[in-house]
Parts: sequence; structure tokens; C-alpha cells
Amino acid sequence: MHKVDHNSYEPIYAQLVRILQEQIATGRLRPGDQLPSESQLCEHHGVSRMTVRRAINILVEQGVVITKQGQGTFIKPMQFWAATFSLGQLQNLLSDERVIRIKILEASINLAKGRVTHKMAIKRGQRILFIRRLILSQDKPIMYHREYLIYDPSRPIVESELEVTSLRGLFEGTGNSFIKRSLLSIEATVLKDEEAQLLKTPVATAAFNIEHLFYDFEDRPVSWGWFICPGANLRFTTIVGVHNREMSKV
Amino acid sequence: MHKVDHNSYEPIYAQLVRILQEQIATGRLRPGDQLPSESQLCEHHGVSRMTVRRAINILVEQGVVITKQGQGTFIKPMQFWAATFSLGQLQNLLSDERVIRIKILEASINLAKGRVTHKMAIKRGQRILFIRRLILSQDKPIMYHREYLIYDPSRPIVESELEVTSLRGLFEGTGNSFIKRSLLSIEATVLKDEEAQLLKTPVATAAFNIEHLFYDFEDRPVSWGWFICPGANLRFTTIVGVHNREMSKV
DNA sequence: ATTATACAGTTATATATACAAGTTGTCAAT
DNA sequence: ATTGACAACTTGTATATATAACTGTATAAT
Repeated sequence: MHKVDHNSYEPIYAQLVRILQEQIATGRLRPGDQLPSESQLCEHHGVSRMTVRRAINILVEQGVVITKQGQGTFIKPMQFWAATFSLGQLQNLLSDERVIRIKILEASINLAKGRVTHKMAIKRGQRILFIRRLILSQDKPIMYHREYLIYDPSRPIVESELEVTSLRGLFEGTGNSFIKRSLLSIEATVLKDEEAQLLKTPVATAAFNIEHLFYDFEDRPVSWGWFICPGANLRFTTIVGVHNREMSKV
Repeated sequence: MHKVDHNSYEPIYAQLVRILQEQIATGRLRPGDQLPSESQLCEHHGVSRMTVRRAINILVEQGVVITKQGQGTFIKPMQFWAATFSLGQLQNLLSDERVIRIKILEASINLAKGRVTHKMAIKRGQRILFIRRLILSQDKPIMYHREYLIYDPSRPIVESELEVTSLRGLFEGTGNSFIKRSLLSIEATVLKDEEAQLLKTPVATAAFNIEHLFYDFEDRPVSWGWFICPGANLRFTTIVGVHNREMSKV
């Protein structure tokens, strides 16, 4: 059984995390099994209990093990449903190649009506900014974006919104200091005529529809829109269960 | 400014997390801002530094703040790309209603060829189990599942696989002790004739294609398959950025 | 047989302390 | 103006200790 190396640059707690992960990954410790008690691990590795606890807490955060007060620490079975997919994959798809261009198709001020008033909690007839954009990679259209933006001079956000939500900010990964939170949802959809034409794909192609609703720090909606991304350009991948470090790097 | 309550049932570190989250959520602390230093927080709340650090570490895990050694702790801007979607939503869709039935359409032993040999790392001509299932909710088909399973008597897994991977296990959330990890990927797709017919939807309907590849503890693939789920039945939703507890409970 | 009590083992929480390591600013010497 | 030394402040790591809460078991009393 591996022990920690006190003369390593790698912190002890990190070594412990790695060792325990390995033992789980190799099946030495199986799902449902009980980990050695904290004091046993202390004695075995010759470290303090706080260090052991720190390592275990990391495993808990990772969802690899579960602790039960007064009982012990147990290895969680792999849970299919624990799988999570990240939009970060979209980022790779886009910003790896530095040849992303954004083409504004339309930017008009409309009067709010219908669903928009609901979603953005504004009155019917209020002025609202509507933007249609095409995102191109190497001059090939890969995403189509439609967005409604609050247009209200009394909100200082708006002025900079055009700049900030110009997607540049999002793509660069710099984040956005005006938006507190965002509600996202992904649907599967089939390209409509207009969309297919813009994206230069056959009609009735499969695509993801990524809807977003941005809120400012006063919890007021500031932007509602959709990204339409043909399925050929996008695929969400993840690994659930124990995976060694080489994989998590990927 | 709120302080922690030393006579509360809620652990101090949890209170600290909540207080800091609130200050970020209300805009009292803005993205890019520096948090008070750990020792300042100690003094203000009258707690030890380790407790403060525990709270901050949780915020780091949540991706709300970022710490820089020698500098301080800073509030991260909301990162669009940090959004994660969980398959758990699928679980809700299914297991909330206790009327899920699984109908086996086909279970045959074939000889491996083509992509299967690649994906499952087996030789051409090796015997392999092929299963087609229909998942019904209230007797209405909502998902279509096709799966290849390793058929090899020398592997003790296989015998029980039919039972375990009968999806019951997955749906019940009991997990599966024979599978170490799983590679999942989601695509957008359009229903083919056969699929549309089985799922009783019009042809050319949008759908999610959830591909899975299960590995055992010896890192051998044991199952490769796809769930086909019409878009109308499924939508992945998430919130990115700071959100108060009421929302995270949902 | 059931209940009550006591005890051991375990994890959870919290504090105090010390030192390591990184960053920034200040000041003096060159 | 540049360099180098140093102080001050920050987060990172590790240990030691104490108390509380929970679980399970053994024991004694009813």
C-alpha cells in the first residue's frame, strides 16, 4: 500500500487524495466499501488527522465518497445521473481558433410584446433592443444568435451592454461584471428555413438551442436570447465515475 | 454587516459562506473586488482563521471566488462557460412518476463487426449481446435505447449485466458496483423513421442522443449504447452565477 | 424479553499555533 | 534609473487539541 512522501513538493493532502483515488480507480476499494477510519489513515501515513480530513473533504466535494457522522466514510457507487456537461466545451470549439468573427445581421429597437414582456418582466410597448448575430469560424457560420436587450437610459448597464454582451466578452472568457447570474437551458431542435439558410446547412438539420436569460445585480432581466448551433458543430462529452488525472486533464 | 451567530445550529463556516454569498448576490461585493483578508474576517466575526478558510474554500469550490497566494481573495465574474447541466434532470423526468415501464424489443447475440469492435476494443467476430429497449412513462414511449453488451462467460459481470444494466438500477439511483466509469456524450439528432415510429412521434422530430460507454474496473468496455429522447420530453436547465439557497434547492 | 445505562469508536466542528511561500511596497546603495 | 535587501501582508500547509454528536455494542436493571 502506498504511503505519502513527506519530502515531496506535492502537498501531503494532495498525495492522499491521489492515493485514495487510485485505490478506488483500481478497484482496490470498491463502491460501497468503507474507507479506513480517519485515525487509521493518520497512523498509517504518519500525518495528522486534519490533513487526512482535508483530503477526504476533497473526495467528498468530488462526489467520490460520502461520509456518515459516527459511522465512517464510504465510496459512492457510480451514479449515472451525477454526470454533468459543461458549456466550456463550446468555448474550446470557438476560442481555440482565433478566427472567430461576429456578424451583426440586425440591431433594431422594437416595442415589447408577447413572450418578451413576460420573460423580461417589462411592460407591453416598452422599447427593447433586438439583435441578430451570426458567429463565424474561419468564415463559416457555426452559430446563430438572437437576443432581446433591455433598452432603458435610466439603467447604466444598457450603454455598455452592446459592447459587453457583444459576445466578445463571453468568448474571451473574461466574464461580465454587470451580469450577476444567468438562467440557461438547452433544447434539441430542428433548423427552420431561415436558420438553415443562414447557417448554410440543409433544412431539417438537428441543432442545439441554447437559451439564456441574463440578470443584473438588481435581479432585473437584461437580456434574453438563443444560440442556435447545428449538431454537427457541437457535442457535449463527459466522464462520470472515477477517472485518473490524465483523463481529467483532457 | 451581518455577523455569525455562535449559538446557532447552523455551523459557523456555513453561516460565513451564506453571508459572503449574500454580499455578492446583493452587489455589496462586486466581481473583481477583493474580499476582506482572512485575518480581517477572523476579527470581524470573532472566529478562528481555519474556520474562515473553510468557508472560503467552499466558495472556491463553487467557483464564486478565486484565491491568489500573496495577494488575496477575489470575486470571480460570472462565467458563461462555467454552466453545467446535469443528467439528473432526466432522472426527475423519469422516476418522479412511478409508472415507468421498460419493454424489451430485442435481445440477440450477434457477431461483432464495424464500429462496435472499435468502441468496445474487441475482435471482429466475437459474440456480443445486442438489446433494444423502449422506455415508457404511463404507457407512452419516451425513450428508445439500443445497447451492445460484452458477452464473455469468463467475465463474471456479464451474467448479472442483463439484470443490472436493465436500467432499473440506473433509474433507481442505486448505482452499479461493476461499472467504474462511464463516458457520456450528448448530441442533437433528428428522429429516423424507425425511431419516430417506435416513439410515436412525427418523423424529423428533434431529439437528444445520449451515448454511453461503460467501463469495468479493469478498464474494459462492457456496454455501448444510446438513448434517443425526443426534445419535447427533455430540456436541460441550469443557473450560472450566484444564486441564493432557495434556488439551489430547486 | 425489554429497557436503561455506560462506554468505545467514529465523524463533525472549532480553535490556537507555527511556519512556508508568494506579492507588494519601501528604502538604501549603486 | 536600476538593483538589492528587507518589511509587511497575503494565502497555503501542517500539527495539536478540545468538544459535540452520532452509532453500535456490551452490560445491568427491570
